Order: sequence, then structure tokens, then C-alpha cells
Amino acid sequence: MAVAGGRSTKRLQRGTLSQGLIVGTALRILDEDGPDALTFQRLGKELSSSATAVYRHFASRDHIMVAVAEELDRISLEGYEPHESWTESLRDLAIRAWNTALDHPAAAALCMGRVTRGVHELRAVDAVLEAFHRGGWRGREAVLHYQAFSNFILSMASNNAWRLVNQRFGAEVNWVQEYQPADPDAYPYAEAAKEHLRSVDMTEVFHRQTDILLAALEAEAATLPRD
Amino acid sequence: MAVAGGRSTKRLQRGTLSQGLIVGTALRILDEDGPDALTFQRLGKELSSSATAVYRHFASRDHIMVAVAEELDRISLEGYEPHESWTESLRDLAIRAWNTALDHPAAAALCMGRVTRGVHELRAVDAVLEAFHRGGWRGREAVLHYQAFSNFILSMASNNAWRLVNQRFGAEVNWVQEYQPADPDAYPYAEAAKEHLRSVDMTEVFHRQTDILLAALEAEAATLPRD
DNA sequence: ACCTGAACACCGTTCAAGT
DNA sequence: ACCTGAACACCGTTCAAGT
Repeated sequence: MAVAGGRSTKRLQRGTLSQGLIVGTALRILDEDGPDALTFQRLGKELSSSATAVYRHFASRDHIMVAVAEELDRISLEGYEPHESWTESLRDLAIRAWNTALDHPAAAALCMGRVTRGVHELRAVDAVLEAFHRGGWRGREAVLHYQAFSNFILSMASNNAWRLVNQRFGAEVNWVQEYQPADPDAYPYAEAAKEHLRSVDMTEVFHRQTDILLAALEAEAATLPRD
Repeated sequence: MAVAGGRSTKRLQRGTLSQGLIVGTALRILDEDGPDALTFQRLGKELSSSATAVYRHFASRDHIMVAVAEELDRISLEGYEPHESWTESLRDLAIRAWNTALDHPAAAALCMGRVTRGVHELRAVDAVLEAFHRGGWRGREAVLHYQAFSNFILSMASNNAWRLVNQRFGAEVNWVQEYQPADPDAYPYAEAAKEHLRSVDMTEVFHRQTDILLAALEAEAATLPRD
């Protein structure tokens, strides 16, 4: 009889572990118990292997995080096809990233948008550039727009992911401190906004911002030379 | 004679440490050696105190980070006055946040935009809301725009801060991996963009995005009722 | 009241030893 | 070749002891 709960078989058979299995398990741990829960100890426990066995498949914790980032890219793009309208393609890609961050906030907070140099990242880059190409941009201008767009999307999504993480798993540090006793009405606008501030839906804010951005891009595209 | 380098006086006199001194030191450590350098050990060394003395002034590492976030707010707003044009006020506030993140990338990456409940955060909230009030928005609509604007600015700034951190202090994990051997020209757009991608100036991208956002806000403001 | 030093639990990582 | 277990250096935090 071994530790607790499971098949107390002595040793993991040879080919059990793999990069894919480890990444999937890491993502599940992050989803269930937040960023701090992902340790080698915990990984080993969930894989019912020794903690250090993971080092046969990943060189370090950071390499695991890059692989998780790739997995987020994969999840985001699953089933994506370009739309007829290039703006709809961009909107679709934006919403996919946003939803992935909602589904996996801890993983998104830790590594969304990290450079992975993997296929799925490459697919995402290509999909965005394809849309801008269809919009009429070429060369350096297309790349600038790609950067602005993807940076905007990933920034908003991962920033919101942090908010969710702190809400769900966070130490409640944020709610302890008080505004300094001085100046009760020196900040009238902030004071008046207090009640509204709690009820803001960030997804609504994100959609609004995306609409504004896409409208601006459409207006700019109208001024470009057509092939 | 004590360890090395400094005045080997035995004990720190009573009132030497303070929250302000600790925050300033923490920020300097982050600036010089990146996110991982900020440890209690290092703090104690720089303050020439014992590592645990800091606990008299902050309850935990996280409380220090919140105080650093407040300091970033303070630095950003230093000398700020509303402009005649409300859009110029917003642009000024945006650029201030961006520049603070450039000056203190490690601190910005770790805690920029965190809820601090401090005076300087309150000042920032009030300054943004004041601008939107002047633009003509009221009540819930004003708060929604505040959220969208500040979230956009802080997301872009702290996201860029992470890029800088990984560049300056980072483990060079990102540059090891290769694209999968398959499909050399299955991603033609990404392939064609490769050379441009390296030379993109994120500050230029940020200014462009801010311009787009402010233009959209100005257009929307024109449709609002005037007092 | 504030600072120090030893101690504790935990974490990432290394490595010799098993199969 | 892959998995295990002991060991190492380090980190945040606690606490009794100094002044």
C-alpha cells in the first residue's frame, strides 16, 4: 500500500509521460487552482509520477510555460476559417483570444502572447496578416498594423485574465487598504463614479474597443490603393 | 569588521526604515536587475538591515508590490495639469503611463494598474473621469469610457513592459525553439513579414493606437448633448 | 517599538542510482 | 531511455530574543 487514493503500483511504465500530457495537465492545474498551484510537486502528483520526471520532457518551468502558451494559441484557433469580410476575420480572431483568456485565466495571465515560435503561433500571425493583406495593406505598413492589432488584443485579454485570477484565487490584499483620510471631495469625479465602477462588464468594454478599432481600420482601408 | 564593502556598524538605528524608503529601494532594485532580483534578502542588503526587518513595515511581499504600484501612479502624474482640450488631457495621461512603463519596466510588468486604493490611483481615476466629463459623457457612460480608456492604456504599457523585461533580463528561452520542420510556405504572409517584424517600434504603434482611439472618441463626443 | 538571527515549509533544479 | 529519491541553494514568512 502506497500513499493515498490510487493504484499503488510501484513505478510508472516507460512511455507514459509526454510533452502533450504534461501541458494538458499543467493547464488543468492552472484552471482549477490558479497560477501558484503549478509546481513540479503538483505536476508529479497529478501525473502520478515523481516530481522530477517532468525534467525528462521539459528543460525548465519556463519551457513548460511556453508550451502552455502554444496550447492557448492552438485552442484559440481551433476551427478558424477566414471570413468573407477581412474585418470579420479580425473580429473573430479577437473574440477567440478573449474567450480563451476567459476559459483559462490563470494560463492566460501567465503566458498569453508569449513568443513560442511554434506552429500555432505561426498560424495566428499568418491569419492576422492575411486579413490585413485583404484589407489592402502591404509590406511594413501591414506588419505595423499586425503588431498594433495583436498587441491590443493580447494586452486586453491577458490584463483581464489577471483581474479574474486575482478575483478567484487572489489574496484579498486589494480590498484592505483605504483611501487616505484627507480630502473627501477633492476628487469629485471619482467619488461620483464609485457605484458604477463595480458593475462594469469588461467583455462589453472589450467589444466596444474592438468595434472602434475595426471602424477606424475600415475607414483607413478605404483610402488604400486597390490591386 | 563585518561582511564586505560598507560601514560595518553593528545595528541599524531605530527610525531608519520606513515605507517610503523601502518602496524607493524596491523600485531601484527592480530597475537595475529585473523582477527576480527583488527578494527580502536583497532588500535587506540594500537597506543594510536584516532581511526580515522589512516585515515591520509591510505585511508581505504583495503589500510591497501594491505600494510600488502606487509609486508608479505618483511618478506618472507628477506635475500633471488638465489641458484646455480634453482629448489632449487623455493623450497626456496615456503618454505618461507609457513613459513610466519604459522607465521602470520590471515594476510596470509586475504591478502596473493593480488596484492600490491609494491617493495617487484616486488622482489618476479622477483625472481621466474629468476629461470624459468635459467631453460630454455622464454617469454610467462616462465610467464605461473611463474603464475602456484606462484599461487600454495600462494593458498596452504593461504588456510592452514585459517585452522589455524579457529582452533585458530574460532567460533567452524564446529564441531557442524553431518552427516545426513541416510546411515551409504554408504560411506565406508570416513568411513575407519576417524581416519587418524585428524592426517594429512599439512606441510608434502605441501612438498610432492612441490616435485612433482619441479620434473615435472625438467623433462620438460630437453626437452628445451639450450642457 | 523596532531590529536581528535562527528556524520552517516550500520551490526549482541537479544528479547519481535504479529498471 | 526514462523514472526515482536524495540533496542543494534559495525564497517568503514566523517568532523568540535582543536593545
